[in-house]
Formats: sequence, structure tokens, C-alpha cells
Amino acid sequence: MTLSPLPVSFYNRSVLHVTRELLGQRLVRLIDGQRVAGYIIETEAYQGESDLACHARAGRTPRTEALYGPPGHAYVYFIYGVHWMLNCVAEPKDQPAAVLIRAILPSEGLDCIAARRKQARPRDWTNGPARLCQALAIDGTFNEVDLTSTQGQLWIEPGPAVTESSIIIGPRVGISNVPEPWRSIPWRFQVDLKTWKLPPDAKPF
DNA sequence: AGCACGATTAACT
DNA sequence: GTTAATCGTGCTC
Repeated sequence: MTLSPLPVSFYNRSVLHVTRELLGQRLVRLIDGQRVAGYIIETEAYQGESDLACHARAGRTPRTEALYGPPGHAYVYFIYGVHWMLNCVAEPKDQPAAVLIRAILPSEGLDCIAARRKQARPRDWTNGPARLCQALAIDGTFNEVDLTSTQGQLWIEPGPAVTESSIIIGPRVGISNVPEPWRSIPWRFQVDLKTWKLPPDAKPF
């Protein structure tokens, strides 16, 4: 049932490639031995200290340590005093870059997701970076977890390919106070659900 | 030591 | 469309 997680080599390259290639892959979380999973359908790239939207703009600090760590590990941070965000670290160690996972399409453990997202409509279960963390019970304890191993109860498995024609590219969201060119640079990637051939077990919103 | 603000969300009007 | 929630982080004093 469980496939081998994507290897370190997948993450150890330009964060833009990783951001693009993570679309369609399967994010898996093991909760009490139960698989809770979904296909990644929206991502954003954050690259280096020069990217003024990237947390690494402040350089290496206790908070950004994970960004400078090995590729294939998680960078999970807390924001607005309320929400957790999941990122995948990319590029070689000491080169700060990460991919924000912004949305997934649920495929396994729907009952578990429903229980954790009780107050929301099914279409709002996992269509936001903080919502998917709530749905998969991801919090700060997952910071720096190795996503290339199943040991950490959180990993990413290979999923179906997404062709170029089914990808929508645009500027990153939620960074309106960041100066140009960073505010408008098209580093957000989304699967167009209207044209993507859905995996049989995917549960569309 | 104090302060402004954030890679968002849900619950309003 | 607007706004409160809620706190860690990084910067200034």
C-alpha cells in the first residue's frame, strides 16, 4: 500500500523545479497507524535571502534554521497566532529555499479529516495552507522532520504526473506588502482541476 | 523590554 | 467586503 517516499534527490535541485514537480504527488500523514492523505494541487516557491517574501530574508535565525537544513525535510512555522504552515525544504544544505504546500485533494482517511475539520464544509477541508495542516494534524512538532522517511509519520509519495497544460501559474498570495519584483513574480503553481485527469481515489471538492 | 506585523481563516455585516 | 483572533519573531530603543 505505502509507496517509497520521494528521495532526497527530488528535493535537492532548484526550488522552482521542486515546486512544479510536487504537483500531483501524494502527501501522507500517519495518524494512530491510519493513513490520511491527499494529492498536492497548489504550491509556492520561496527562494533565498534575496527573496523578500521568504523568511530567509532575515538570514539564519533560530526560526529559519530548517530552511538552511538538508533538502527533503519539513519547515513548519506558526503565523497570525493561530495557524501552522507546511513547507518542504529544497536545494542543497545551507541554501535556504522551500515550497509552501497550499492545498491538497483528499484521497485517504476522509473520516479522520472530517473529524478534524468538523466545522468546515467538505470543500474547505484542505484548500488552504493552514486548513490542510489542521486536517492532517500537522503542527510545530513536525518542523525539520525528514519527509523522505516514513519514520516521521509525514512523507510524500510519488503520484500521477500533471502535464503543463493543466498547470496554472501566477503570483504568490498573501504577500501584498512585499516590494517588487517579489510581490508579482509567478512562483505559485496550481493544478487546474477542470482539465487534470483525477486519480481514481481523489475526492474533488 | 516593547512593538508592529505576518506565506490565514472563520465569522461576521 | 471587512475584521478579529492571537502569538512568535525580528527589529528598535
